[in-house]
Amino acid sequence: MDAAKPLIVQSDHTLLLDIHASEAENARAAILPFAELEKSPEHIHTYRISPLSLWNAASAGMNPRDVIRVLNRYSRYEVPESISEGFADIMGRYGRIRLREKPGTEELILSAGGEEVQREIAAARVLADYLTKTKEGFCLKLTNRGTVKRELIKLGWPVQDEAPLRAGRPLELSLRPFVLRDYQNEAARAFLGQGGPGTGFGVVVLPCGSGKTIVGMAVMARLKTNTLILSANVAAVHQWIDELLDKTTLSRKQIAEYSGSAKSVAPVTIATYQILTWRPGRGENFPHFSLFRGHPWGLIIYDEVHLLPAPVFRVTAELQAVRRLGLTATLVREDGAEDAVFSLVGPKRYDVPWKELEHKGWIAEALCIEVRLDLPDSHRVPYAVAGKREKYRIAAENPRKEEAAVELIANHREDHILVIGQYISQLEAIARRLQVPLVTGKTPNAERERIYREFKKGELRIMVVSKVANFALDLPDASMAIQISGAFGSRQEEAQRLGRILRPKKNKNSYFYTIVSRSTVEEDFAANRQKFLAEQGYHYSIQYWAELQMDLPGTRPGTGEDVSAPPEKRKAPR
DNA sequence: TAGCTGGGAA
DNA sequence: CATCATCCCAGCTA
Repeated sequence: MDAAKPLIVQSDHTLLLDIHASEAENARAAILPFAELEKSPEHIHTYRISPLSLWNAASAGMNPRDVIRVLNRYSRYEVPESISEGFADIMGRYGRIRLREKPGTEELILSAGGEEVQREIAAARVLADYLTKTKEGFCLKLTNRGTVKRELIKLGWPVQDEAPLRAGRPLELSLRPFVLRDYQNEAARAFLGQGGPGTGFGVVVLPCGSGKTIVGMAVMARLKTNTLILSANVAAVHQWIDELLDKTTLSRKQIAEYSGSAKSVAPVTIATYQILTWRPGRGENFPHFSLFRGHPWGLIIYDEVHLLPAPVFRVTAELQAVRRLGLTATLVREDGAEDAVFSLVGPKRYDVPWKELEHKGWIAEALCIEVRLDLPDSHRVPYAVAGKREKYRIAAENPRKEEAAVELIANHREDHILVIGQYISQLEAIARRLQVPLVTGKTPNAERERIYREFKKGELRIMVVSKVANFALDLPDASMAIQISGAFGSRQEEAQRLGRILRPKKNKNSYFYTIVSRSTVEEDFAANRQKFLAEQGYHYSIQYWAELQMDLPGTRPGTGEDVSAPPEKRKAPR
């Protein structure tokens, strides 16, 4: 045993990472390609190696020996023998089943290496409708390509799809000269591969604010083909249009918006997910799916691919011959549909730890602090007797959070601050108290834009925002966020909100405070939310409000002295 | 034809 | 584990 090593490898495919060990950061980066973070309390983080995480690694070219080598390198104890057999079995499944074209026909050949695999596939009922046995393996119709892949991954067999992709109608475009960051270039290259079979589809994972749209444009400029871009909301649609006009040689006429208010189609068309999922009544008829089928697209870009709704999976299953680029900051879906993304859009082709971009100065360094405070005495009994659903609300709306937020703000006179929360009534109260504007979903667009503009210009330093903060692209950047309540443990939400303060600032950190009620369910939900960020190497320091208050000069009510010194000097020890 | 409002969806 | 936000369409006014 070597006590300095950070990793404990267990035979149930979990990895325990001691984050205080000297090599912990290196180990985290090394295991990230093949493991997912499961729990991230203060001292030991738990990662899990799943079939999907191993297939993603395999598709990126790793083999079981590479995985074992990393584990041996960082493991404190001897790595259990049994584990390597498991990895070999699972990773060995990637590439065993291949999909290729059957020249001159409307069909594809599915070949499976090994007698027992062939028998397993032949015996699978869900596949019986799509596959016919031939001497080379199985035969399937082109239109069932996606469905078959999706069913096979559910059975534990990822398919290596090498059938050719359509070129799409050509479109002349290139990037205007500007500096493509190295990781954006690498991401585009990783996605395109050598251009041979089995490349040109998959997912690129990059943090919020790191320029994912630029990766999309770089790919477009390489492929030079008609492109359909799908986005989560209309603000994102407009952002794409602006960026395309700014950074590519495309003219306004070559770009179209396909949404509720404008339904036009051009060589580059940007649509919302929602318009595609719209249908009259409850039938199976999705009128806007014709946008997919009726145009010779050579590339479909799925922006925020983690939000891709179920009906769009279905139409994506039909379009497996079109190049598909998924862009996201996090592949995790709380609904567990990650395998559908893997089989229908494609495997993860590129990701880079947020911390690495931080070191290179592309995103701001952020200090994350979880502030815990007690419920007031008057709320303790109601909390104790409340049902589960009320408990969360009582904890989230702890009135003492207002005090805490006010004092944190008093201690950060230089920062531009977003106060973010979940419940409108709570936000109204705190906005009133701070005498600052509140932006919610109800705020009319004109007013929203006015407030954002003032904030951007610096005329307004503090702003209270509701869940609009999770999506709104036009929300200006800040250097500090105070989260006073959040959804029930959504990792996605946490990532989006942190993204708001990651634009680099000169010689200055950003601060991300999360305020939770001590000894309540809120602590558990907060822990789940933070998982994703911990996976990216962010460290939350936990502080108890009473101590923090005594620690921070200038936060004592009514004094107002010495608020200039940055609080990180007095941070609790790690 | 544009702009607003309300209901419905996922 | 309920709330909030989003977007769509239809229907209304001017």
